[in-house]
Amino acid sequence: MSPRTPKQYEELKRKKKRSIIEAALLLFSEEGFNRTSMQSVAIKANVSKGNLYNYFESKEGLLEGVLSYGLDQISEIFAQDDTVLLSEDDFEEAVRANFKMLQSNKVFWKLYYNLVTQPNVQDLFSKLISPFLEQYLKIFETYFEKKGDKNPGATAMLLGSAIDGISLGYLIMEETYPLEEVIEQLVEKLK
Amino acid sequence: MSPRTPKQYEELKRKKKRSIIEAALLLFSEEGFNRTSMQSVAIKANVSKGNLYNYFESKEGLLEGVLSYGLDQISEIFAQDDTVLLSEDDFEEAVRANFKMLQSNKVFWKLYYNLVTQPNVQDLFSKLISPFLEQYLKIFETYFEKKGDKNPGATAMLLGSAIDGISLGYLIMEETYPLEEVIEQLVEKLK
Amino acid sequence: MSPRTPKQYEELKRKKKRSIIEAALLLFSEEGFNRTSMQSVAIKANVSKGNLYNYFESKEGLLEGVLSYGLDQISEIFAQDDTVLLSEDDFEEAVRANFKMLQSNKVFWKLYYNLVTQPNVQDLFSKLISPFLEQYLKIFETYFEKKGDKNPGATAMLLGSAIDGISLGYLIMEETYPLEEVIEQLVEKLK
Amino acid sequence: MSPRTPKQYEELKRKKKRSIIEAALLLFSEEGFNRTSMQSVAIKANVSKGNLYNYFESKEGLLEGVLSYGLDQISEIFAQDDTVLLSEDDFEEAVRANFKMLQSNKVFWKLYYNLVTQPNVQDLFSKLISPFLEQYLKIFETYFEKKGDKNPGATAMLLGSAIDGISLGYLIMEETYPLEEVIEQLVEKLK
DNA sequence: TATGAATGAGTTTTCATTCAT
DNA sequence: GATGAATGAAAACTCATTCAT
Repeated sequence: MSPRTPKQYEELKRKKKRSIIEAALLLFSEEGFNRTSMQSVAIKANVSKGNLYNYFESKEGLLEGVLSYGLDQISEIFAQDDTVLLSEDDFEEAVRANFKMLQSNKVFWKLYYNLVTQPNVQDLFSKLISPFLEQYLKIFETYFEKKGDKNPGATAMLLGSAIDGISLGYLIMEETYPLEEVIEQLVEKLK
Repeated sequence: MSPRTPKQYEELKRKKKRSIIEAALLLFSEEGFNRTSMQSVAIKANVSKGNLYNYFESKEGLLEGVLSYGLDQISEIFAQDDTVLLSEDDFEEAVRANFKMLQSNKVFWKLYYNLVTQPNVQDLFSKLISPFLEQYLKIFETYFEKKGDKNPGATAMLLGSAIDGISLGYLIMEETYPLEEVIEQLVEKLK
Repeated sequence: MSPRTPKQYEELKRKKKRSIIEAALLLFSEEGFNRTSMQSVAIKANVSKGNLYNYFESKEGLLEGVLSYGLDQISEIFAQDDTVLLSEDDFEEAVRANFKMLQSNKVFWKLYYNLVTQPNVQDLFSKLISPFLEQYLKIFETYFEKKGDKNPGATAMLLGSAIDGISLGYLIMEETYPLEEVIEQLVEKLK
Repeated sequence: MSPRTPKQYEELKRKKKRSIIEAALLLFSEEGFNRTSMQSVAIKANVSKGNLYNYFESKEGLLEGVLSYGLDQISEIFAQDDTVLLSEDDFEEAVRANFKMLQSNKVFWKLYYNLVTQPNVQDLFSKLISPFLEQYLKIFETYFEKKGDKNPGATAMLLGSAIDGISLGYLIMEETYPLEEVIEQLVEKLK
């Protein structure tokens, strides 16, 4: 009865889905979403164009898959951060952890900053990513509040934006950007 | 018949070029460069599609024109800033001036941040804009140096990146972003 | 393990074939042959896409199967009609029987009229259905001949075409079409 | 100032539009709407694939154009028919005129009967063509009413449907169909 | 026999760019 | 310069059919 493979199919399918996502992430990140054709994704993923559509129902669907995949990876790391920050050391560590994540997921973050500014994708985008950002801001707001900051909300936002700006600079300039030193200053000024 | 045109032609041509650029800037900024068709630029600029190519040799050329135009406008404002910053008040004023500029040229800056992350346009881009940024950084570096900062280069970079991040956030979230308060904090922490 | 299957296999196969045909008939009729995908047939018939091809060698083959199936059902009813029509009552009854059949096999007849006008399927089509029509016409021709009609062949053709036209109208307009009244008139004028 | 051609453009465009429509009508009629590719229309019309879209915004738009074109031609002929039918001779003439039209516009009517049974196009279709049919039916209803027919509405519908059926048969069987004789009978029985 | 992943040709449509006028 | 029709390459997507299992 069983056609050779019962539900190892599932496993295979997931693996292929992942490999497609990885190919797409690379291309979307390096070439931009709009400039990447499904064709080129197919080639990079060693899959036929048509078969792509057995895994993702559209190019947008693929993008969504790519983003979820990236966010999943990040959220694993973030999960621990739910604990409240108290000491300045915790703060520094959290900020540094953030940039570690940036460095080890460059491709994803390139795509992120690429998309965040694209008018038409923004919707899909915010829905996936907003929750993260808000949680993130909350944690820092609490920290600044405990430190007696006059306007902890604004300071948290400043921190978030600074992190964004630094990340952006680093992703664009690559090794030319003095990441370590800038982080050093960031921590020192906001700690 | 009338020998009307010594350099009025030049004038006319420049005006039309400008109106094309303004149409393109708006569309590129709102819809994204890739998603904007030459057709729609032509319509918005009240020019025929074919005629566009008498003014710009390609879509990329048009983009280049748009960027130069935007940078020109900005540089006019910046020109005065060449003066050295000495006091903290000068510093604060310079930072605030920066965001004034952001607010009065939203469309351009949207396009800017949209493009800065697009791999393929980066080259064209950096060449046009790098000089500005470097001059900008220099000024702040000098300021921080005079203030006795340990690593004035890095701090200037931090400031630049923070400005980038804040700008980005403001452009994306529009009125939801607490711009004033964040600037307040930025100035206070880095002054 | 159990040696269960001498010709129960045959039986099973036939049943599955039939269920595929019924699914296809429904879809072809409602969506049109071209717009119906093998995929959707497979789903509706609770069969895998690949397996479809164990029963029918191609989409056209499936269509052929659908048509044969439909004609078989009809021919069972028609079989009795071979008897000669003599009285006007027989005539009326025959005509009414025809429309009964139409009403109880709407899906099939929708497909029929849909296909009959499709150039590329016509060939396959005529071969299957011509015999029926000719027999049908013959019967009525005989009837009109016996009634002393000047041109019984043409009148039989008129009747056949009228039936076609009425059927078509009824299938398109569904309940809006005054079927009963039109039949009434048809019988009265041609009886 | 004027770019060589003021509004002869309009004229040229109309001509080309017509030639595209004629190519499409032929293909849609012979191959069926779904089985005809825009590519093949382009080739037949001696136009590039892309250029097609300067004249019609989509394949459906092209179909709409084709239908309007056909209906326009027919309506010119029909226009006269608005006059009331009084005599039996008028009636006969009207019926015969109808089939004249059929014979001189075979391609269009093939397409018509092809589409009328296609579920998905029906909407677009009925909107364009319903008015005609209703006017048509009205005229005959009046005729039958004046003749003292018991159910003039139904008889008019019978006539309409018979005409449909005959047309269908004629279009499918072409020269094999005894059109003249059948018309003869039709007129005789319903007059 | 049964499954569903895989293929690849084909479809509609878009769009930067060219060109005759 | 100005027009807008024309081109053709490329894009996203579909689907009948095949094939490894």
